[in-house]
Amino acid sequence: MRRVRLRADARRAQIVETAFGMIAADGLEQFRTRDVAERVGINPATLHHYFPTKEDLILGVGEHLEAAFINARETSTTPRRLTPLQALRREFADAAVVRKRRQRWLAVSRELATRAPRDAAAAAVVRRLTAGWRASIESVLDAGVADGSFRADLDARGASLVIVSALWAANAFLQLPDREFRKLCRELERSVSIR
Amino acid sequence: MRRVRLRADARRAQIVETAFGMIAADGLEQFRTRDVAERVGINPATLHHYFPTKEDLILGVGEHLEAAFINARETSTTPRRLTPLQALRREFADAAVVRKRRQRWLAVSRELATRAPRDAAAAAVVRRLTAGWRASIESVLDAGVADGSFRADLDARGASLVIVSALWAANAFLQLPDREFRKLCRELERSVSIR
Amino acid sequence: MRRVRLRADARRAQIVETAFGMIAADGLEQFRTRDVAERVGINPATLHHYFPTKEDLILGVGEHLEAAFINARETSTTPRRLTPLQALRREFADAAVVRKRRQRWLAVSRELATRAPRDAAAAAVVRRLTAGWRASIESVLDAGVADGSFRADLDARGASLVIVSALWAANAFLQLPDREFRKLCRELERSVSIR
Amino acid sequence: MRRVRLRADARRAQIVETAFGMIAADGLEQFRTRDVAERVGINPATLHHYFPTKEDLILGVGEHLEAAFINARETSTTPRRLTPLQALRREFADAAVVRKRRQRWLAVSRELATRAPRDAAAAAVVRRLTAGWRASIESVLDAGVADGSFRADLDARGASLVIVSALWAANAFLQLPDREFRKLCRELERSVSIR
DNA sequence: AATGAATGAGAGTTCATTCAT
DNA sequence: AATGAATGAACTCTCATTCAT
Repeated sequence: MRRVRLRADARRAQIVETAFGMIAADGLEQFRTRDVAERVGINPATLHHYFPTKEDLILGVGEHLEAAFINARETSTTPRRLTPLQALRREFADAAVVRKRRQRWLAVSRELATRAPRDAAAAAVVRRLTAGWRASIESVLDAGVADGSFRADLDARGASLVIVSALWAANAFLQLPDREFRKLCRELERSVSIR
Repeated sequence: MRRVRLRADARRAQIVETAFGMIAADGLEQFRTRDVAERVGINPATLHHYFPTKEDLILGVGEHLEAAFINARETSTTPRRLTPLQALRREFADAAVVRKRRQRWLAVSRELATRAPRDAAAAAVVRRLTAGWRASIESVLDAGVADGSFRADLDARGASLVIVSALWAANAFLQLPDREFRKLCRELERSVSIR
Repeated sequence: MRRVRLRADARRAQIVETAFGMIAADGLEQFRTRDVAERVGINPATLHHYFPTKEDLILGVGEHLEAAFINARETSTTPRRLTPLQALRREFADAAVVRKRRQRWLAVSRELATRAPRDAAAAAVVRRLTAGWRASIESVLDAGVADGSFRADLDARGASLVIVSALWAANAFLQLPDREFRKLCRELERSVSIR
Repeated sequence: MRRVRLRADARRAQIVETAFGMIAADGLEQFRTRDVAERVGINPATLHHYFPTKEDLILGVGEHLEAAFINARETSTTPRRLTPLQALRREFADAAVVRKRRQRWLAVSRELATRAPRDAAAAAVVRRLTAGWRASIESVLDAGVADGSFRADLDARGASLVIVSALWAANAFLQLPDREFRKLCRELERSVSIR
């Protein structure tokens, strides 16, 4: 095999991204380090140079997932002021975008969530991911209750749980058709609105 | 190993239940047919006699899961009439019971849901499970809208999606503390109620 | 590969003997389970069926070595009475035979002895081997001291140690030419004799 | 890793001594060049700069062992005249010192002796080591026979073989308790003495 | 109905070594 | 003199599955 040298961080990133794609496509159950090495075009031993164990590589993929979501959230947030309702709709729109264009993120998060009960590192990734998302929604709901655009009796913490759980299950675990997904979002919106 | 002869269907059931427990405990990623055989007390070759492939056995576990949920629902339904609100609360109570006493069911359903994108049979099980649950909730919501105990603008289909998604995610994928789970249920109830 | 079925104990014995020969020939450092499997004509997986780990196989080889020495000693012992001097000479003759015809035994015992400090099982084999040998020589020396054929001031325990150590080192670790080995034996004999 | 530049011969010596210690501690079977490099604090590639192959490094360790024994012998030899019996007792005392304080030397010599049948260089080291030791003892015995302090019928060559073999086996291969070792030495002394 | 013996394919991992810099 | 990146070849061990009995 021709020897191609890369800087260590470039190689690491390349490996993680390849592994990410393979877990998204075929799941952790079918995930083989040799396949990663082959697709990257390196020797299995080289892969072990960067990730001493398979666990380490999966952990790297988890961190990659987290970074991807965080990055998307940051670049998505617009500078101008949004009303609480606009902000909530924006959350739904973001979820719709992820659903349509980031199926790989959803697939990997599903795999990690399934592994979580047996893998503290995976559990931590999932926890941080959902906690961040939930906090963001909660503050939108709080603002909406404060300015009267949402129901006065809304429990922001409970509702943020409802929204995150429902969106996540719908996107990552149920194979909902688009129409149903939109229905779900609309009903979520109504459920927090004043009547 | 003491050789114990069982009638074929009894043996099959024993194998499926054992496999069910092992998948619930350690996940499909760690699921090994030889471990099942060992715990059942039979030779791996004998297991293949009943389930020619590992896939077949997993399918059997899926059917077992489905039967368990259906059976629970049937035996749970009380004969006397319930108001829509009472029926909804009953659904929440059922979910809480499953959450507390049937963690194994939840674990297996999580495993199968993760496998669903790559396994049509698993996908079918998950689909039937959620569809049945959702239909049951939808009819409760419909009745509640009809008799005025729930919001007039409630979309029963969308709301049933919200409720099923949220409850399932909360129970099977997020490791929510009890307090948060109750919060979620209360908010779900408020979200469909008249104000 | 054609499937050849053997009874389990026959297969086990075949594997152990093959492994024994390979350790004797190339040492533990070069000892590979797959080479054993290949030479036996079975799949590596079949080997693991009999010896779950390499350690287990090495242990089996150690037991085989012990059995070989014990068996040789038993079949060698003649029924008729020997004088102490004759018995001692018989020990030297036995050692010479092992040296000439059982180089494999010596090679394996050398390998195990080298492994002993890091492997309790190997240490135990070596200990039993030398202890049995030494006890046998000690009783010969005791008898010789008692009947006056050996030096009166002979310490049978010390001398048995000398004899076993010297013979073993000479046979297993030093590559002594035959002439030197005979010299060593003659001097050992003189060293216990009366003058 | 702090990069520390050393003069080439100092670095070589450092590598050899480290390797020596590791072989003594864990045996050749567990000996890994990368472990040596790590402990020395250099890159594996740098180690190869000094010792192109693992064999070369082991050879270097062999030479180190030889030098150590030779050096000990030279510094141990006292200038004043000793009687043959005193000189022999001095040999036993030296062996006892090595046994107590130089277990590492013994361990390495055991490893090399085991490797000898398959490694000419190791065999040569062992041969020179034992030959030198034996020659030294032989000359003591010769002197003792000549001046009448040892048995007249003593074969100095045979007896030196007995002494070297016994001491070496006792020290390097059998895990003798101190008491037994002293017994062995006393019996060796009696076996050459006049009665 | 059940089994013991056997297998093929491949898993993750190890390790001495190479080579451009 | 020294290194980081990379490799090839091999290692022990695993596991679903087969098949003659």
